[in-house]
Amino acid sequence: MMGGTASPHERQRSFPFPKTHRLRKPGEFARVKAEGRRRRTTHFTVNYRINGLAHHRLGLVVQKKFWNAAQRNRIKRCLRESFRLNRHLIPLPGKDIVVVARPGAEKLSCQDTGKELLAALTKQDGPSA
RNA sequence: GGAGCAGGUCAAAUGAUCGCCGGCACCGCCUCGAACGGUGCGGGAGGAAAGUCCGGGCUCCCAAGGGCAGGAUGCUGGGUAACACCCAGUCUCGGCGACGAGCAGGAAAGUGCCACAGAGAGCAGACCGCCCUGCCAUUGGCAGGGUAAGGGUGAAAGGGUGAGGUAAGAGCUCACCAGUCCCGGUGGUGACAUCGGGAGCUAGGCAAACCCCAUCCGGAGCAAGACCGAAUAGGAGAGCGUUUGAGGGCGGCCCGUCCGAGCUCUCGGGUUGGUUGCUUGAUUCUGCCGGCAACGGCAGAACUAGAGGAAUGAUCAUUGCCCCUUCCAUUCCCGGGGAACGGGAAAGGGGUCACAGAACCCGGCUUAAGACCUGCUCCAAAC
RNA sequence: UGGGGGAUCGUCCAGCGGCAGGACUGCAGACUCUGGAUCUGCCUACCUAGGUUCGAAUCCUAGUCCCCCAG
Repeated sequence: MMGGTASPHERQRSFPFPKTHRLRKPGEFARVKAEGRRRRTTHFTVNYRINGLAHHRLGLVVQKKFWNAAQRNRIKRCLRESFRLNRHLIPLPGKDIVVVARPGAEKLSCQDTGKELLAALTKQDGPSA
């Protein structure tokens, strides 16, 4: 539904997602978990923390316990794609965001994933600010 | 048509837009290079990538020596770098059949086990029965002995049938059959098959029990290993030792051999980065030749993922395929004389398929799970 | 990714080819005015599927799940 209603101007924009916009070290994950805030949706747990940079960074946690390798890859791709397309809609300041998938997430389509994620990330700024 | 057996192929396709990973070329930045940013070109998961069950390559352990221990394999011949794999056969078993399965050496080398039941379960064995003798006695009982034909037990009771024989019986004797061993012939490289002769009359099962025999195996694993850099410290305490040798290579042990001045434990502290190994290889495809086949040889062509919190995706459109809807109403085709009805197509909606994601690389095995094609078998029907 | 270990009543363990046992728990009964403690009895299990064997928790093969170690 989001792709269908998107304007031609928005469609033609590029949404790059380079390596610098990802969390890659164990320490970074640990810091977000320790110092950040947490918000829960039906299929994900979202931890976030202001990082002092001009952009947001994304980290994904998909446990081996609930899915096999193919399902884990699909969930991570959906989450990454949702973040890439909706990154400009998440309000600044720049944050480190860690998304933890919960059981049931493998049944979600990528469009629904994006909706759920964006709702969680825009809503959280209201009460806190 | 139904049920089944064997083999093979595929793993939706095309285009557009936005992204990801690495390669090459160019440009920018910069003293140069690296890094970073940008542009262009051409790549980017599997048949099982999986489980990690075997076998190799590769790397390090100086070299990988001898013996013991340990492990693996186990019909025959071949293939291979190697294998527990594959191919072709033999034997046994299963199936009406196509066909499939088999850890398929040795039980007369030795040891062990065979619960319960049963008289007896391993140089067999008398509970009932049968027979003989003696004693008491008149249908019978007791004692001693003989007997494996019958009953009964058991998963299994030491060949089968018939005749002779006997007190009753017994391979005790004989004939036939089955099986064992020995010798010889024929076919086959061989497992083995088949034929003839002889011996002797029984020799149970379990080796996925210990074991014996034959063959093979050094250990660890890319988190192997190599290089660069950073940080802390060149700490404190205890023990052993310096050529009469601690400790190590050595991995379970011994022999042998080599290195050899430090080694081990505790406390305290630091780093927990980058490059490389990393993809051209027992590689793939095509053709010819050898071979029943697995496979091998020769020639030509091709380059086909290299990530690292971990790359292949998302959206849209079209086609193909599949599923659902059609209560009322609409169109076409087929079956039907027509109607009812049934089937198919159009139309509309949805899905993009099942199993599943490379982590040093190959060869297998096993497990997971779709679709299609070819050949064959059995049954049913029709001709 | 590689290397190793395990699975037995509700829980923790034993069992090495022939009846599956112990402790705690649970239930019932006895004792007691009642409860606790004690005593007696009962309930309940071999991870799954094939194979070897007369017979498998045990031996062999394949699978499932869980745990540990290595940067």
